[in-house]
Amino acid sequence: MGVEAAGPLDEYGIPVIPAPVDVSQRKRQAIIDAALVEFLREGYSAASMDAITNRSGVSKATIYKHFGNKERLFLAVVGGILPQTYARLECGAAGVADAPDLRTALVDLAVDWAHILLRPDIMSLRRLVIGEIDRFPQLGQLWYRVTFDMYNAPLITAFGTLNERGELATPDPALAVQQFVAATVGVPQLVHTFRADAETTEDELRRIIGSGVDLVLARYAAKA
Amino acid sequence: MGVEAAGPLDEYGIPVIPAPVDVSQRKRQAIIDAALVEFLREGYSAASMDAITNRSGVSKATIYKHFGNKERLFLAVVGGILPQTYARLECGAAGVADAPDLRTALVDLAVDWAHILLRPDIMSLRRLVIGEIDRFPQLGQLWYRVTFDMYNAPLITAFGTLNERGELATPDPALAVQQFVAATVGVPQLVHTFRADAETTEDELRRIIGSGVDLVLARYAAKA
DNA sequence: GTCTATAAAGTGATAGAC
DNA sequence: GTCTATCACTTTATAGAC
Repeated sequence: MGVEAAGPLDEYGIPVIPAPVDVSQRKRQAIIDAALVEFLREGYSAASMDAITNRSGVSKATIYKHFGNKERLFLAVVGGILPQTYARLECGAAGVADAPDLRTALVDLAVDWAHILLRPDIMSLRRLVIGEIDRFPQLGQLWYRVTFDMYNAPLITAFGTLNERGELATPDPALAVQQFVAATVGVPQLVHTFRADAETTEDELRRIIGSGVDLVLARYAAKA
Repeated sequence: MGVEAAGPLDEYGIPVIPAPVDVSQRKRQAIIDAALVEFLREGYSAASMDAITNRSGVSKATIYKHFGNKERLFLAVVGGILPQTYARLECGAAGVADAPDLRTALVDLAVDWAHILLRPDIMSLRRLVIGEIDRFPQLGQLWYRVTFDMYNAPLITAFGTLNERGELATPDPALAVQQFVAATVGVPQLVHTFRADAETTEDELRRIIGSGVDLVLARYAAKA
């Protein structure tokens, strides 16, 4: 979290911090880190600014100078972590259209997604956002947009390409991708949403996702 | 909510309430109704016992006599409403195995489910439960069990029967039903989960669900 | 069982010194 | 920008009378 790369040392072997390195930015990050932990543990309302203050190590007034109030802090923290969290695997989907074996490529892609999406911290963040959507609709839209841009959009492009080439019969690639996501990662995700302690073994995961991919391919296989 | 069936009238046409009709039970129900409204609007933590007190019309001490504390009230209210909410359509799934046209039966079933599941109040309840799962894991398990018993279980039986008859090739009916649910109602449900203001037209709903049913049937059609 | 009144602790937010 | 100290208010929960 707050660990820097090794910097230069002075003649006594003590690290030289290049400058105060914008101590303000440093504190800002400490606040964000502390707030995220508290919001995830307690939820928005039950998380107290006192607890965030203690955990961050800065004073409460500093938090208010930086973020104004609790709502803005919440939006900044959660809104900031979302793109950062999902910015991991945009790459995978693009290669699907040119993969030597489509089924293998789709299975690998979905398994990669599932590994991220089912991580306990990601599931907690997801629950937090869902639980506050009636009070923070912006977060719902942001989450939807981020996950869509990161996951669905590149795959829609790929399905569209495969359709044009005649390798798939997906005249409505957007719907096909929604179904693909629902039938693969959506299945274990639903279980983990309601059971935080649920564990899905790697074998079980591959079985579910493999079957989901077969479902999609059986329907949209190009009729040669 | 609190409307009784018409009772007997006295000689002046004024309704005779048979007895104090357990005034305590009446107040208990008033508390539950008020608490549900507040919990749905504010979430668990932000909902105040004062607000529930005012809305219910009874005193705060009465609430504590009945439910002990806020946590128990929450569990009683949400845990009580869950089975009650979903006790609507167990019937539909049983008829699937003997329907004259399987596709039509599945589409109608899924559309019926979607009409319930996408209702704004049900979606809000679902978000409330999801948001509090890290603090009330019992609710997650209860929700999962209730929805499973009400929706999936009868359909698993039906898929099993169809498999034995050779009308479907579903050696793993449980997985097939999970995929059916995910590919039909799961698709619009995901959208509505993150966007409370989303609206899905009846036409759009039938198109999505129809396509989802085709997905399942294409994969599990009996290979004659 | 039900009420009024209140206790005891915690809440978000800010004033003013530095 | 950051801190200490504090405000004004709300919170859950409970005594004690009836």
